[in-house]
Amino acid sequence: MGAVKTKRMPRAVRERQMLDAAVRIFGRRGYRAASMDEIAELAGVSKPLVYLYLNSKEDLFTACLRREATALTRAVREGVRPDLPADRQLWEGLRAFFAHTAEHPDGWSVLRSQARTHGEPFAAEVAAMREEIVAFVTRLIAVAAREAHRDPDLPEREVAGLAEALVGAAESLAAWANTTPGVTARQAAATLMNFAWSGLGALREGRGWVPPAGEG
Amino acid sequence: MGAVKTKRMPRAVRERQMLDAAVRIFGRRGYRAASMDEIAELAGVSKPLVYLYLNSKEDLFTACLRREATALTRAVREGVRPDLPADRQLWEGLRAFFAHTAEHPDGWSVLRSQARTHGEPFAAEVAAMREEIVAFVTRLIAVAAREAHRDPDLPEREVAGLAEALVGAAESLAAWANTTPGVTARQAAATLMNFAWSGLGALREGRGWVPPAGEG
Amino acid sequence: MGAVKTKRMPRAVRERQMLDAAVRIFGRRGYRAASMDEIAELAGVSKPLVYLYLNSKEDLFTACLRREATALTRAVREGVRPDLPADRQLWEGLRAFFAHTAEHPDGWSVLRSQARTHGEPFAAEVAAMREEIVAFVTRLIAVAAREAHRDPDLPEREVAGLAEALVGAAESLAAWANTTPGVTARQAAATLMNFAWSGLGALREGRGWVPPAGEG
Amino acid sequence: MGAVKTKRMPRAVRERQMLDAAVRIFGRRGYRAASMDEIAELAGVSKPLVYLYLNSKEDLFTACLRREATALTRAVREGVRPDLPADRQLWEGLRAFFAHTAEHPDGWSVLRSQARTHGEPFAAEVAAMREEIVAFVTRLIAVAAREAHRDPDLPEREVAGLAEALVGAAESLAAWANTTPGVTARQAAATLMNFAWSGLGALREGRGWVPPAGEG
DNA sequence: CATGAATGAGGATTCATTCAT
DNA sequence: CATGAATGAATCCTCATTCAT
Repeated sequence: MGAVKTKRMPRAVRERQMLDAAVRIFGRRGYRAASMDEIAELAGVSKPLVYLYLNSKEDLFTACLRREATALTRAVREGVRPDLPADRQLWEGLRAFFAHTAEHPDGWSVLRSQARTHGEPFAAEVAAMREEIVAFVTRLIAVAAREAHRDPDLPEREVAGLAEALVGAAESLAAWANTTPGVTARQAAATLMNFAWSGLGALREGRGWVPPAGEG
Repeated sequence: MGAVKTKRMPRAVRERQMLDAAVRIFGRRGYRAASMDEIAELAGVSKPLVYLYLNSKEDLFTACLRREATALTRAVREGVRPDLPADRQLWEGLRAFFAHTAEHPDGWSVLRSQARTHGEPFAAEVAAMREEIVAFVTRLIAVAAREAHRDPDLPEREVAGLAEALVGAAESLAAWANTTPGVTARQAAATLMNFAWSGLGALREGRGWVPPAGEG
Repeated sequence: MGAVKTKRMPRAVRERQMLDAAVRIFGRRGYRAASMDEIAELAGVSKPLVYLYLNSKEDLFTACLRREATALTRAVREGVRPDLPADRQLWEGLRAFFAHTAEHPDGWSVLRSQARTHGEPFAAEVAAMREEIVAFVTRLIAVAAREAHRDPDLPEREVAGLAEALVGAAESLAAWANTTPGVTARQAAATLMNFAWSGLGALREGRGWVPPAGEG
Repeated sequence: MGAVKTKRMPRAVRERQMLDAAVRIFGRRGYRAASMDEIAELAGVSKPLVYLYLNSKEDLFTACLRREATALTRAVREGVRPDLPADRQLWEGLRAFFAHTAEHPDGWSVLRSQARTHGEPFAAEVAAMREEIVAFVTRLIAVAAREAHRDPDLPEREVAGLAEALVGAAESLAAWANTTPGVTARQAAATLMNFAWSGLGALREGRGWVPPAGEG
């Protein structure tokens, strides 16, 4: 099921194949349980070539992390039109997030589950990636607060906590949406948006955030 | 630094020591990176004894999972008084959750981060535990909805999604609270409760959920 | 040809077997070319046991070095009676040196040839051992100079150089004696002693240092 | 830091660059620890070219050995004027030896330390080289003996032993001189000459061999 | 019960060497 | 000529697991 074994490919292509394979294996097995043998085989190359191009298991994992993190943050950023009001931005960001993670489950798995491995030396990479996402969300929340007339600056730590919570909720929902049949990315995003924007309290009163209609 | 080496302890005590050690090692290193050697040494027993009592690494991990999951769900359940209104119940549940995870960071780490390792055969164990928590939260949300006069039954799937989101947010915040100096369990719970109950939209209007005063 | 495969030996015995095997392999192949597999097989144990007891290739080599160096310096020291005049002391030291190296050619090979590997982290070990021997010889030479009536203190550096030269000559002769059939340790010692004490110039005049008769 | 990468050099030049690089790497790392990659990079050529010109690691090392051995023996031979008396010849030979090894430490390292690796198939090459040097020294010693009126022929084996000892002493002193700051090749040669010609016994009497003055 | 002794199996990494272009 | 692409074969090392005492 690996890539078709073709000989003499240019380096860039081979590297991409290797990263693809690595993301898949890392995503499914975890960092420690993944074996370079399996990755090389899935990539359709010999192990030494993997080492020649990507140096070590650590570096390979870091490269995966970086690639998937970049792809995810770009997807989210590109999904958001910054001229809209904060709730619309958030809605779009969540939709992009869910869509991307649904399309790249292994990449998402690498980012989410496997990156938490403490003690491994790429902790910095992981932290940086996560911080980038949290910073993005923090900005959105801050915008929301700034748009409000009262209480323009929430305590910084409060905002950070909210961002953490939102990201965690999104992560959790992404996993749920990906494993529960019949749940689409859009529905997951709507659920989360509803939760995030209006809160559970609104349920009591039958209110809630309503997703804008008719955008696919 | 392991347990003091004492001879001839009753089996139950020895087993507890082993589980304590295992939770600590598994929590800090992850399933694959944890070594039976290290666990045995930390427990202050010989390796064969670990195998005699707990069979295999897998079984040992499963036992850790089960113990920590039970402890966490019990803590949450016991923290909640079911006669109160839903928001108070949720608040108390969250407080109990954050307090417990703050006091048992390794156990929480085992449950949260390390258990996600796909492919390992205790996935079922983890799923069961998570489902129990989600079910608990789901019940709370359903109560909240039922307490409301209008729209008494939200679509079941919607509720499930909300519960997932809430649990995910709580998980994420717990990690954040455990690693960010100066953030207490109570603050984390308040942040999440605020977020969950009132939503971000409320921030715009300067409203929000206010934690009940004076309960420690 | 390895040790007889016996099971369940006490640790000390097994360690000795491993060191014996390691000295032999390291001595014949050199540090880099020696493989832990071959050493383990020759020792009649599995590789993990070698690692369990001796940690790493580096540590194993260091242990060999230390053991052989200690044995050699002890043999030389014990061969010398410090109450005799300097030439007799030197003669006895050389005899002991050649006898020991002839009896332990692999150990000698480890010390001499293989230890020179620059960049390896046991350089310190090797240097210490060599310095001990050089210091011993230096002392003998200094004694010889002190026994003389004139010029009681040679420049320190000069003595160091002489000691280096003598040790080098001995090393070289030991190798020669070990590989040239029909050359005994005693003959090698006599040759060197003659060379060292009387010098080549004395040969011109038919003079020379004469080994004391009748001591086997 | 390797050679400047220039295109289209004549084969002889390229080969020289490769040998230069190889001597440096082999001299510093040893045969086994040296990697063809590093050599090729230092030589500023691609690895296949190294193989095209020099066949294999073994052949490359043999070529290094041969080149450096030839250079050393030529330097010694050319440093000696065969019409002088034996002690002057020996003195000049030693001076040439120390000067050459001081100027070509890597080459000397290849010859001395690394060549001892038993089991490798260039043992013959090394032996031949060493024998050539020993033969040269042997001739000098024989001359010294022949110049003497009495005892015109020392036993052949005795002479061989002396030559071994002298070469060993020279090797050792060369290493010492190269690593001890403030010791020049001339001083090392004088020390050794003193040692070799007059012997340690002469020290007792305050006599010794005196290097001829004023020749640089 | 409890443990010191022991290992099969596998995993990361390196290296000399060769084609196809 | 010259090189980028590629690999088979080792090598060091670790780990879960089991006996014999």
